[in-house]
Amino acid sequence: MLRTHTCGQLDEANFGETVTLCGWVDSYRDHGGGLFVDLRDRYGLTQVVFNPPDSPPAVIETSKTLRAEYVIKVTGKVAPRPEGMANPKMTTGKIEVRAVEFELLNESLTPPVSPSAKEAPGEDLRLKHRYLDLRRPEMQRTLFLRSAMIKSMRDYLAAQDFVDIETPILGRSTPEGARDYLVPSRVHQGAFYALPQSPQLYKQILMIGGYDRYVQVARCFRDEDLRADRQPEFTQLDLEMAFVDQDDVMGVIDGLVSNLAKEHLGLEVATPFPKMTYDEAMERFGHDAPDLRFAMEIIDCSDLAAKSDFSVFKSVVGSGGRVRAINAKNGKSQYSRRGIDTLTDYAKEFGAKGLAWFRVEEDGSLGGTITKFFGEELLAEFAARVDAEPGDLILFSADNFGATCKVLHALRTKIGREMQLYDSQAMHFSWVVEFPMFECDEGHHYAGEAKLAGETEPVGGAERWQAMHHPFTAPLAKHVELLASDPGKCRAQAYDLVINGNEAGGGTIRIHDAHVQQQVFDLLGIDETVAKERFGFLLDALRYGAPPHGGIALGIDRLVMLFGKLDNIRDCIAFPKTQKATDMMTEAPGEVDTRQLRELGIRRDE
RNA sequence: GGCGCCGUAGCUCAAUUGGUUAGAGCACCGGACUGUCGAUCCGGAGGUUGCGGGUUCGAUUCCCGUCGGCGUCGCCA
Repeated sequence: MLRTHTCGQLDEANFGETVTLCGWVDSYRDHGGGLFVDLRDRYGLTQVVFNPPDSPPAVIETSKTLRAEYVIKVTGKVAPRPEGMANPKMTTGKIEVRAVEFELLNESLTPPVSPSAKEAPGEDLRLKHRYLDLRRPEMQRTLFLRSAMIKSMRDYLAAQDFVDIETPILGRSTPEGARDYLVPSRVHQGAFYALPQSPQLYKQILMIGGYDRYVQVARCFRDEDLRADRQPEFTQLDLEMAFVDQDDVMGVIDGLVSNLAKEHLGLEVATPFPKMTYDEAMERFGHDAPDLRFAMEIIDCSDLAAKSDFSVFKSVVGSGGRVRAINAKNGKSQYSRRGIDTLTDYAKEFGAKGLAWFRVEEDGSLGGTITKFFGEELLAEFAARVDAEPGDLILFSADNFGATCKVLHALRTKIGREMQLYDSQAMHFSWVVEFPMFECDEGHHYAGEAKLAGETEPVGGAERWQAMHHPFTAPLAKHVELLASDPGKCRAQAYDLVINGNEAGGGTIRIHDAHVQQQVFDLLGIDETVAKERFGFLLDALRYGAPPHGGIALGIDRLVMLFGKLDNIRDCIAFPKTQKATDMMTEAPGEVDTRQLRELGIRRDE
């Protein structure tokens, strides 16, 4: 070891010791006769002093060449700082190292990203010079948190007999769901491996293989457009259990996640986490991952709207749609007329055609431009329905159910944030359960909803269904008969872990009954040939004594983001990709030699 | 693919309705200084205003295109 101690560990107990530290020059203060350096490593900062009489003149002289981010090795005596010179802002602020000798291990160019700066520079610079960005304390804090959380998860599950098993990265493309990243085969020209979107099929095979508790910290790949909380490669805590029902799986995660909260946030979270059905979540919050840190629930007003003379409301209800509202308590002062216009524009981004609203006046009556379409008595009914109090702002969405969900969820989220309706440090854990087995191919989020007049019906009636999770998801036992009679109403043994309005993970109990599996394939339009082609190996395996099984995968990047109070996922990944899925440091993806392509039997289309 | 925000010195930002030689702080270079801790003081250097085109007597500013970063919709079993 080049050093005897780190830059974060020396204190009064070390007075008088001769120590050697290594690290980066965080800052330096040239004082003419001498020089002070704050030396940094991942453990902390220690002040190194190049001053007479402790430091020889030659050492002081060379110390003058030090600049930010130079790497040095310094040997000296640990000494108390002079009377009144302690720095309470530093954990090592009571001591300093008086340099007797030092060695310049490496110089640095002027850094475009300064690890010691208070504020981080533009993200493009940080990504290009990631090695500098990674020296920033915030980045280090996050990556240490990530490392510690993963260790906690592994330890916790290992103690419960989970076996950590790796699954292949080079697999077979299953053309459902997200786009695959493909890897061409040299040995089999014209054939491709696919990188796994998740280890889904492998972990089911492991259950059939008898490893009744499997876990893996698994890298997953999906070639879809990026978001603040989405990267093309990401990491899941993937697990699967045999001989369990969905409460068993959720119970394991309750324990695991509450343990994480205790160890890494110092929070005692009651278990089991509260559960809400998908239908209830959509009805009350308009979203399958509701943010339960605050209320402002959606209130249905369709029956009242039907009684009004407001043509928008009447026609929507008349054609099977819904009129729903949220009440932004005290929102009147936050959102002036201009503010409401902003909200309207925002709602339009989510497909709203407009935004109807009421203000609640000081006398408790409803005001606003649309009140003229409502009788006084009806207005009073509205006021009672939405619990109107002076100063409130009531916002309506009138459309088919799915569209009202989307708009009201967007507004609720925005207003909750802007009006600070929750403590930004709060953590809320819950489950959303009983997801629909299927959703309409046409994409509306809510299976089985009434279509408004004029909207296109699915081709060939209502028979086009898509699996909401994957085709092996088991229906609720009591809903098996709905597969035949009314698939849109059929709910699955599926569960999502929701933290602060984010989907932090999701899982299902898998079908292990061949007859049910066949019914699901039929509904999805997967005929025997296709099924065999895509998942033949799994169907084969299911015939050799498959135990009932199910599991879940947690998004580790998102968990770290939430636990670390970060607002994007890139900040908890050491080497993330940009929104265009490039790596600004390595400049991946890049061109390859024509020779490499020729070996793979690939020719560029140009 | 659509919509929106951003791009000026190494970094963070400024620059009047479109008008003189594009400024400041930090960093950098030179000098001064024996206890600083965002050291201080004096001086200096540093610019294809992302790129290309257009409008104009004149463009950092207005318009079009393009590249890049971010956010978002579509997309994400």
